Amino acid sequence: MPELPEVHNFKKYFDAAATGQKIAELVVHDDKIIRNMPGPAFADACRGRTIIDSLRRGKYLFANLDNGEAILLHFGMTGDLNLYQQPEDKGRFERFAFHFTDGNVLGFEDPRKFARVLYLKDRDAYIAEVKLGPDALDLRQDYFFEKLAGRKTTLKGILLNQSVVAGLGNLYVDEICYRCNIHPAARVNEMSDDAKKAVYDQIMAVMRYATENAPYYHDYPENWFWHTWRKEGQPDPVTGGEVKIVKVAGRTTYYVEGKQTLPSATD
DNA sequence: TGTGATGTTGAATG
DNA sequence: GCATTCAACATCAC
Repeated sequence: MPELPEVHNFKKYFDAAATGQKIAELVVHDDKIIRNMPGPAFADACRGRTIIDSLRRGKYLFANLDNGEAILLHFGMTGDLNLYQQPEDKGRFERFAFHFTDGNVLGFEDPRKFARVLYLKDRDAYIAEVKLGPDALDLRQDYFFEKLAGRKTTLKGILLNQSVVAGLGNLYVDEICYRCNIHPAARVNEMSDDAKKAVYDQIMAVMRYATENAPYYHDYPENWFWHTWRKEGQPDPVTGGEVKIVKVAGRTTYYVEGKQTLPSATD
């Protein structure tokens, strides 16, 4: 589920629950989501370590350990955290859990098992290896323009590409395109500089708003595109255009007919 | 009951 | 080698 703003909230939750905590034991129920070692090896690596702090970049959350190594938590589509003390509060979909020396337990839950958890000797080397782009909140306009130059893919495709900018997901990309009045399937190489600038500005505005104000996908203002009225055939409150559903970059995409146009349609 | 889902990856293709 | 597309991953909820 989580996109950048949601992982931002996971970081806050994780920091409150885990900063300064020593791992007495790491209990693995299902090691499917632990991607670079078997469950017992992961538990051995974590046991006795203290969590110093965390770093979020895009949708990736790194827990930094007292030995200079790190644990990557990527929440996939359905990952979640759950702090508890009583065993009966363990979540149904807990896949593994940090058991801290003070008795608190931080469970990592993930019904769909799309999450990715790795034990990393070298966090920065991993970031370089997967070519993770800059966090959306740190995105600079000149860098953004450079990354778009020469690309022929769709606007949606490039915004979802985590090596271009880290943190945007399906829903926020639709929101950004809606606000810019650009069709998500617009080809990047056909977009004007003004259009790219508008996209850049809305990335920043949406991400800033979302991280500063929003607890989760619910609870957004009514005028957010995907929040309450994003349904096929719904009229846009501003333009009256109809909401359409299409596939772009392999993902279900919502846009408003007439309001959001392709560059070629206006040139 | 079938269908689709807020994400990423790696193979296949151009 | 690079850019791009797409099936696969596993399970739940509607």
